[in-house]
Amino acid sequence: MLIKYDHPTRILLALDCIIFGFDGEELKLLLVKRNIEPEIGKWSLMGGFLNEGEDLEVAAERILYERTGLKEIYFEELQTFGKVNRDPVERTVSVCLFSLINIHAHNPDAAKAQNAYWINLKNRPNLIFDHNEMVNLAIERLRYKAALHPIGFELLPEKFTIPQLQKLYEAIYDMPLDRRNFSRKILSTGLLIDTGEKNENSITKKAILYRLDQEKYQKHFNAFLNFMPDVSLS
Amino acid sequence: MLIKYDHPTRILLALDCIIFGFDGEELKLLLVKRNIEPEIGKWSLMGGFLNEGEDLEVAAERILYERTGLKEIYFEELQTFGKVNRDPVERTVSVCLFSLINIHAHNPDAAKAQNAYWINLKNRPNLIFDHNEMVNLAIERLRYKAALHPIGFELLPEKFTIPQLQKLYEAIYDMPLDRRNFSRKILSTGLLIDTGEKNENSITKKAILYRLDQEKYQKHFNAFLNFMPDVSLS
DNA sequence: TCAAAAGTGTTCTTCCTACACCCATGG
DNA sequence: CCATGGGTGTAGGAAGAACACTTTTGA
Repeated sequence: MLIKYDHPTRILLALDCIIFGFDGEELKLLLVKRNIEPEIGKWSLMGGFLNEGEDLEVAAERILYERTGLKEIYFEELQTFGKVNRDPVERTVSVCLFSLINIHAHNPDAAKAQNAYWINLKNRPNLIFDHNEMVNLAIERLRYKAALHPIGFELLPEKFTIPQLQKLYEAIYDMPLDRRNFSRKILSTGLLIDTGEKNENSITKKAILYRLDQEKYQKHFNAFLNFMPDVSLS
Repeated sequence: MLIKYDHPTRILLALDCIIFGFDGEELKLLLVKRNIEPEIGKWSLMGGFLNEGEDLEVAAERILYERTGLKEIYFEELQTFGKVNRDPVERTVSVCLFSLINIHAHNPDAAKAQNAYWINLKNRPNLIFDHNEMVNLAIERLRYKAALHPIGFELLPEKFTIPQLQKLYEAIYDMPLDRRNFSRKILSTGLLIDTGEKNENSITKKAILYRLDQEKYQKHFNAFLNFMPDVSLS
């Protein structure tokens, strides 16, 4: 590459990750209490910079791996944020990632080493830069996608019960759902396989543990499944 | 800004625009036959670079305006493309825009001055770099969004008939639709206002000209309206 | 045996789909 | 008066919403 484009602006490119988890009761975000400048001591999303000679998508996978210790997790691009002064240190354009992980597969020691914590979505602290805006957009996206696509499973352990799944949806939309209709709707997708096991943790009646039919999941991912009744999204 | 981030990589940031139009029969793309290097003589999307001191969104609006002569047109971010060698001249990350315009509001002289042409989507030429990939993704997005949101109107003139709208949807999904059901579905949204006028161009019975209820359009934009029967997207 | 959670069935209503007839226009 | 395209109505079926009872379990 000898000749370059005759344009003066070259910019630092960051990737910021919105990482959702679900503990069985509440939606959570993996946030970091910064021990580096700028904004030391404040809360922010986890992120990193795009490297020389690194594909953007590879960088996304690398950073998510560095931050969670997990590979092959669900993520998609949320949006690219590029306000001039969004980062006071220098101009930085941030490709923002939207990611869902099984909170129990995540190593809590690795998180501590990075000063990262799972924070309840509902009482999250104020974040630096434009990270609040990113999180708000991510919540919107989560609500949007989960209503139409079987995306919620990404937040659950491999084996899960229908009541767990329902609690997840109730947390996402912050509304109660009818057990009977929810159960029927989910089962009618044919995406769940009865493992034959029961949830031994339960105090009362043990619920059936299901796992996802991976093949059908891939195939039907883009079908509109209408998981939610009457969702009209802000 | 005295101290910068201790990271070596600063990158050129491009914006590439996928601009859809509809001539009443076919979906079209605004493409440019390049008269500059690299890849002179080949077809590409229209684009530009992000400037120093310019917000990303402002750059998007600027470039769309430079390329179409139109302001306040519908656009959204499609995706950011960042493969290392996607541009042979130098590493360039491209924020790809997805835009819908009223083809008749577009100035054909301005287009010619830029060597730009409206090309039928179905027999579009091969494009440079990763632009084919961008277009394919944009078609997918168009089909996705138009099935759920009242986005199609952006491609039509201010006043339009229901048969025109139906032809648009048939072009987007490349499938015939039932006139009666389509009409009922569209009218039931309450988004159309009867202008009292009729389409004088028609040879036979003159169709009613409608216009969009802008207020309802804004308010209901994010409601899922289920415009399409049985759409399961790729 | 009781409380708490899980599983399942039915009815009503709504919405979607398939389909046919009539009207307006210009040649 | 006829061919072409536009407007509208209806009956049947599928899916969603509202709702209640039974089962399992451990205390």
